[in-house]
Order: sequence, then structure tokens, then C-alpha cells
Amino acid sequence: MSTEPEQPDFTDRQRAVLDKALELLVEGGEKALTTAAIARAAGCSKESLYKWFGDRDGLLAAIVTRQASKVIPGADPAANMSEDGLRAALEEFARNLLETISGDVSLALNRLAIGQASKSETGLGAILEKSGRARIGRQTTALLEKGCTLGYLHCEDPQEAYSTLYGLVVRDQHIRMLLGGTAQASAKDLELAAQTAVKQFIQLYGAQN
Amino acid sequence: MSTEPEQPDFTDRQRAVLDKALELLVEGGEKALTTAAIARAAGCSKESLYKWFGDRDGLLAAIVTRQASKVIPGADPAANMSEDGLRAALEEFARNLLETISGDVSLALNRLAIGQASKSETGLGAILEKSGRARIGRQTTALLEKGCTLGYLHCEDPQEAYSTLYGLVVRDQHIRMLLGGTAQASAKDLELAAQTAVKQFIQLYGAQN
DNA sequence: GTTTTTCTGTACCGTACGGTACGGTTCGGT
DNA sequence: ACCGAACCGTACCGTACGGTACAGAAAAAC
Repeated sequence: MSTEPEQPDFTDRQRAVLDKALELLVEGGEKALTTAAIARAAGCSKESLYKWFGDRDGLLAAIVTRQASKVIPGADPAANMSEDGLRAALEEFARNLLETISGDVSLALNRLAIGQASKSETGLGAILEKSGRARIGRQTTALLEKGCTLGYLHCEDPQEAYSTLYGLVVRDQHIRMLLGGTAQASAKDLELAAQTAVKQFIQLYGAQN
Repeated sequence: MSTEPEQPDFTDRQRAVLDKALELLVEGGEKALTTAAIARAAGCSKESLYKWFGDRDGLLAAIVTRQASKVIPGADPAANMSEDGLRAALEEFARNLLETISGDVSLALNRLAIGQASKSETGLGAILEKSGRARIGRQTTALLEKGCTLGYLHCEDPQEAYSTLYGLVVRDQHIRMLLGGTAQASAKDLELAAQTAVKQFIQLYGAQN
């Protein structure tokens, strides 16, 4: 755990293979993600898969890592912004979050990581957590802090505030979708949900507190 | 879907087998839940398993159904209660919810259902949803409605309010734990989290709104 | 006590999958 | 033109698991 050269970079070819594998995963679940199927779909040999990724677990980890590395940086902290700017940024965060967690790719990856959670110490969940959720979390937490220093928000612990915001936005949608329930409805509903969540958040953490 | 004779009742023996199977599931994940292992642990033959439950999917469904049937009714709607009584009831709901979702059994069952979500139309997720989450949801929604009629709360849509309460209570704890992250901390933190969530909820939906 | 049903334990079958071996091919380097 | 590395395709191996068959014990029926 001390010195990890940690070569998370793959060849273009390997990345393409991982993308193909992810495609398979999305449309067939984990059971469809056999080494043979991946090799066939990606047009490579099983031997190459094992040479590149070690074993099946390594392959799964690579898939998750690769996708997690794709998360876009998102909007900047915005040097000086208005109160409405903050609200807009929060609403965009909420919209993005809802869109992301209801996406096929996100659902497939989360299902995969959750399925592996009990066995095998590869820790896909940790990868998802660190590369995906935590990163966007840190970003938004910084945004909240900014809102605090600008006097728009009043919170003692930005971490805590972020957690609350997350809860207000996601509610039980994520677990519902993971369990296979009907996907989040139209973009209209999504927009409305985002607005409602942010309104409630500001009601809790707004400056008039 | 119209007429479901639906014989969810099993022999005592069969129930014992299902409990043993659940035990296996909890401590080993789905991969440990082989028919042979269940038969060995429960002291019955594989043939009996197939006779009683059809096939493996039927067995899994039976496990989930059985456990879902165990959810305790919880506190009554409480005929006439004080405002503090409402708050106490809400806090108890929050505590119970956090305790439940962080329990080994709940995590194992949710992981199982999520893992099966992509394939096989057995719909374990639907069973969990209907028997577990929805039931307690309806109950608490009724509680919120009561709070409204008593004038303690001010909400247009109790369903919506319940959803918000859920989000405030659970935040991202559930998905974090499903992904394998460290379990919820001490009972002290749990109590504090419940109180905070209810306080925020009342701030949003309290009568002074 | 005999018969019939239900159960256990074990052995068995087919299949699917993870992982490996190997011959043949492509391709860049020199 | 030649060499060697990387790679493809396929065949192969071992194993694990879902599901079935069967023989004998237990127990219930009569």
C-alpha cells in the first residue's frame, strides 16, 4: 500500500475493449460479462484480456476505474457570484446528479459494485466511491463553502450540508432504480425535482437562518 | 394479477430452511447461496428444495418474501397526540429506518435483489419494494397526514413530504453501505442523525411555514 | 404389521465459465 | 528480408453449480 506505481493508464486499444465490456455490462448485467463474451464483442482474444488485466476481477476493476475517470470536472467554483448564481449552480448540480444516477451506465456500474461488495476484496465500491461520488461531493462542498463565505448560506459544517443536499435531491430514487423500479420520469419532472430540492435546501441553510 | 391465490405460507420446516438460507446469504453473499450449501446447512436434501420452491429463483423469492413478511407493524397512528409526540414518532421512525437499512440482513437482501435486478423477471426488487419500503412508507405517510390534520405540519402532498423525510434521514448512507463502505457508526451518531433529520424536516414542513 | 408417502443422502449429468496453451498471423523494427 | 513481439482464434482443462435420479430411512396411514 506504500508505493503504488499505479498505472491506471491503458492503451487506446485497451480502453476500447473496456468500453465494449461496459457496453455488454449495461445491456446484460454482470452475468453477461463473461470473458469469452468480452473477447468476442471487443474482437480480441481471451489471452490478451488476461495479459492486460490479470484476471476477471482486475478486468471489472479496470472497467469501473476507466468509467470513473470520465467524470467531467463540472462547473468551476465561480469566483464571485450572485445569490441567484449560487442557486443556479446548485440546481445544475441537482439536475446533473439526478441525470447521472438514473443513467444506464451508472446503474449498471453501481449494481456491479454492489454485487461484488460481499465477496472479493477488490473493492469496486471503494473505487466508485472515491472516483465518482466523493469527487463530485468535494466539488459541491467547495461550492457550498463559497456560498458560506459569500454570506448566502449559513452552515457550520459544509460536509454535513452537502450530505443534506444530497438527501434532498436523491431521496429514495437511487435505491428504487437500483432495485429495478421504473426509471425516473420525464426531464420535466427531473427539473422540478431539482428545483424543489434546492429550494428546500436554501430554506434550511439560507442566510436568513 | 387479478386473482392471486398466492400461497405465501410455508411449513414450519420450510420456514426454518428459508431462515437458514438467509443466514448463509447474510454471511457469504449470493455466491455462497448454492443449493448444495443450503441443503447442507438446513439438513435437508436438494430434492426437497426443488420440490418446495421450484428452482433457485423460486427459492430466492421465497427468502425475500419470508423476510419481508417479518416487518413489524410499528407504532400506531396515535389517535390524538401532542406536537412533541409527533416529533418523537418521527424520530423513532428515523431511528428505526437507519437501524434497519444498516442491518446485515437488510443489506444482504437489498444486495441480492439489486444483483438480480438486471436479469430474470422474478422481480425480487418489486417484492422488497412492496413488502418492505412501501409498507413502512404508507404507515409514515399516514402519520404525516395526521400531523397535517392536527395542524402541526403544513404540507400539500404527504407522499412528497414522506419522500423528503426519507431523504433527510437516509442521505447517502444506504448506497454507501450497499457499496461496502464502513457501516454506520455508533448508536450515538445514529440518534443524533435521526434528531437532525427530524429537526430539518420540521423546519421545512412545520406549521410556522 | 403392512403399505404408502415423504424425506434424506449421495451420486450423477450437462453445461457454463474462468483460466491456460498453442499454432498461426500481423506488424513494427532493423 | 528477417526477427521478435504482440495478438487473434480456437481448442482445451478443471471445476463449480443447477437440476435430476435413485436407494434407503422415517413416518404417517390404514
